[in-house]
Amino acid sequence: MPTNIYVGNLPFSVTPEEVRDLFEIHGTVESVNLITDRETGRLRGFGFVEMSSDEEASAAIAALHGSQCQGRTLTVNEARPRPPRDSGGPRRDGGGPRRDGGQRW
DNA sequence: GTTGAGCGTT
Repeated sequence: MPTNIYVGNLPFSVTPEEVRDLFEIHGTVESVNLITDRETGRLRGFGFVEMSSDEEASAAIAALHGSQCQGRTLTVNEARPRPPRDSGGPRRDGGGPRRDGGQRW
């Protein structure tokens, strides 16, 4: 599992290719994922970059953290752990969605 | 046609 890196303070006109290129300079970039608002679809200004190893991730963080990209100071840190989802697992039948017997109020 | 602190969806 590659190391997850958090990239913040990104300009709204940045592209995943630029981020990947910036990180590829310091190591192997497994994947670049820029977070966009699910409601509007616009860039939220931050994203996540997965690197092949922790040392490469640390090198990229130390190198890109504090640097400027298109006039914005980049914030690069290790990504926080995220709570897992119950996707793919066997859906337990807990009786299904219980309905309130016609209780409108 | 818009914006600016932050840690994410398939």
